[in-house]
Amino acid sequence: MRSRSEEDYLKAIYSLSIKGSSTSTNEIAKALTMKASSVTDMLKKLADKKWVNYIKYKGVTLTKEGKQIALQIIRKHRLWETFLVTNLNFKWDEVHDIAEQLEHIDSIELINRLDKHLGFPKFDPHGDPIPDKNGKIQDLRKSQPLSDLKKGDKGIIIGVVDGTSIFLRYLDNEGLNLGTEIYVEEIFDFDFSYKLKINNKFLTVSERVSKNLLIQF
Amino acid sequence: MRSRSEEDYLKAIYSLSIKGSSTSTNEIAKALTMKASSVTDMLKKLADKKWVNYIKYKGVTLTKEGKQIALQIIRKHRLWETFLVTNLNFKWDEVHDIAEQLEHIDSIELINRLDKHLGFPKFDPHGDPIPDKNGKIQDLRKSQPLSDLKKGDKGIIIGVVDGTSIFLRYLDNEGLNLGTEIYVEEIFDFDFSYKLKINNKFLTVSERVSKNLLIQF
DNA sequence: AAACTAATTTAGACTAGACTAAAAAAAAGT
DNA sequence: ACTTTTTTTTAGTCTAGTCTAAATTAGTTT
Repeated sequence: MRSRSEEDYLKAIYSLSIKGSSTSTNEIAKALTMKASSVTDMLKKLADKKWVNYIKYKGVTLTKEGKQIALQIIRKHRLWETFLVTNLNFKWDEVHDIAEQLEHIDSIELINRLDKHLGFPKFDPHGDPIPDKNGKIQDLRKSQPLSDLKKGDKGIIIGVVDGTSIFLRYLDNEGLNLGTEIYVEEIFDFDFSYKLKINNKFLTVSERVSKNLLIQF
Repeated sequence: MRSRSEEDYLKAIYSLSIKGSSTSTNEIAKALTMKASSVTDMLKKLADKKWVNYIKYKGVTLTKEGKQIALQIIRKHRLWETFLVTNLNFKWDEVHDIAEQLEHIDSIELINRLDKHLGFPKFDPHGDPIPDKNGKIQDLRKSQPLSDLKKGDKGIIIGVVDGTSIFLRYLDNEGLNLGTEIYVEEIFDFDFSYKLKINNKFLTVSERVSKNLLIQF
């Protein structure tokens, strides 16, 4: 059996390993708001259980089994988020903390039935892909941050980089929902803000926002 | 904040206090499959938090606050069981262990929305009443075990005393569902088994079963 | 009421998972 | 290549929640 703590570590290592396959003690500590020494301790335990490849001072990667576990936790997290938004009418900025708890509920049968109940969704409310029961993520869509677009480009909002509540509420407020089509009317060189055209209305967003919005291409 | 362990204790004390307002260290230990010494430790902690009235060697009762907490956990447990059966098509004998986990999810908003989503049910799949958001149980139905009925009596099955899987599966098998109307055709003195008439068919159940089936009166 | 038995508590030990402070290794700067 | 800084690990401590074994209290029997 796995403890909640172990699951949190595996998930964090998975997320941090996305770009560049190895991650470091300090990065994990930062992600979990813990001290580096605590992380070292846990990495040894996870290595004993063959869920990570860990070499002192050299960073850590997930084993095949560790990755599978991480993917199943992410699957649970995203399915529960979907449930909360589509069935219980939560807003997309309200669901993270609750899903953070629900993702640790231990029942494969439960999660598969939830998946079926929701109609086997492929994406969660934030546009993130949901792994299937085998841990496969089949996201054929390619995306880039809005900040990579040039004047005159257009695209559809399909996700966010940073899913914190404040940012999501801002997006709601400005009408920047998933699926919204945007057109880059202008980029202002002095602060790299973007003037967008959305449904024939204009809206200017900061550089910060442009880096957090994912656009399909 | 409350730990999972603390919640388990409060729930156990609540259940054991139903008949006779005080319960004992040993009873709690048995209910939670723990050692009496562990229970003593925890009772002190719960008393410090003012959730129980505890006097050494004299047994324990819940305070008003402790009782409210216990009722909220039971509310969560029963609402989740209802969700699992009515929305995810679990059988009534499959939901207990999962609900045992879900009952500890900490979000009042979540549980109130779940309640609404389910249409504010008053009873769970086992016929047990669901406390409302204020902890009120308004179960106006009176029930007695089948074993209290006499020859010629009739009534409706509205609950079970012991909700273990094996017993529930037996009931399913024999067609003894909640809401089923039964008529006591005969009681056999030699083993106190009950011959019932259900939808014009006859079925004999053991004394054990007769003590576990609750009949409305 | 003394003696026995059962229930309960105390005392001390263990584990998981966190921490702090100090030591060691790696990386970066000169 | 040597020194300094940063990162990581080690060593030792703490807390929550469990345990065993021994001691104490309560309840029961004679």
